[in-house]
Amino acid sequence: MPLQESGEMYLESIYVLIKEKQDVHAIDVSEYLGYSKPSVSRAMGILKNGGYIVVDKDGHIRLTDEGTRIAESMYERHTLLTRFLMEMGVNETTAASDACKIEHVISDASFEAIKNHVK
Amino acid sequence: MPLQESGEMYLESIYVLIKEKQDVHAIDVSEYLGYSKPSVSRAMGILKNGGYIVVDKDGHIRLTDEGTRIAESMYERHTLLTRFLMEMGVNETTAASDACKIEHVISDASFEAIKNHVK
DNA sequence: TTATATAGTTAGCCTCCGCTAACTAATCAA
DNA sequence: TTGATTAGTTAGCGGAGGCTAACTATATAA
Repeated sequence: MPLQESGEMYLESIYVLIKEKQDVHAIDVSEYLGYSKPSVSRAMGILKNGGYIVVDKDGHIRLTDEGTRIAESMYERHTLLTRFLMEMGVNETTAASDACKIEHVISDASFEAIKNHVK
Repeated sequence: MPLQESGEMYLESIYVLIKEKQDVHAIDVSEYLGYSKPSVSRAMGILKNGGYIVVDKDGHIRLTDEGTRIAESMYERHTLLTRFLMEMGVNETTAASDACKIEHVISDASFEAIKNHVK
């Protein structure tokens, strides 16, 4: 089955964390998102089964190609939507928080349209 | 407790239906949203308990002041966000569908910013 | 070596919000 | 009058996705 909104969020978080420090573990995701360890543990299991991440014996999390594709897409949406809202005059905190919600529900068509506008 | 996203959706639907034909019943909401009667029945119970709607013995649904306030706010967001996306070049169907999701998650600040931009 | 801290998992609870099955109650047609 | 349609409710299922409690396993410090 397709990835849920929460799955996209987890992938994006892993992507951001990997950019910061390479060796990412479930505990890092847990702290980053403010979720409990069991919540993250289950989510990692789902992402593993879905072929979005690979976790080695040490708990080191890596994104597969498909996982990377989705994470990058979410990250691009996040940064661009944040920038767009800030250009509209919204403060950074609010812009980022709203972008984080919009990025999971907006269609490709609308995102591309906003992207063209921002450019 | 505060209203969930689905509650906002139900209120907005009731508001739209009342504008069309005044005498709105649960069955109209059911057909409008494509949800089963029991789903709507439960939702109406929650909205009644929360003081957002009043239902008379005939099943006629009316919005309270608070219900109207929220429904109007959602409706305004919906129409304005749809217009905004269409002005960006998005087709009407996609624009309306995306607006419907964004309207429930965007902050007042971001909405007002987009509103100023559209004007 | 033993005790503690850290990381991860398992089991199971809870809320939200769809759903179907099956009931009640009222209305309307044969 | 009886049978069918329509509207609404009740009971209960199921998935998504948070949570805590409690376990395991490892690594580090006394």
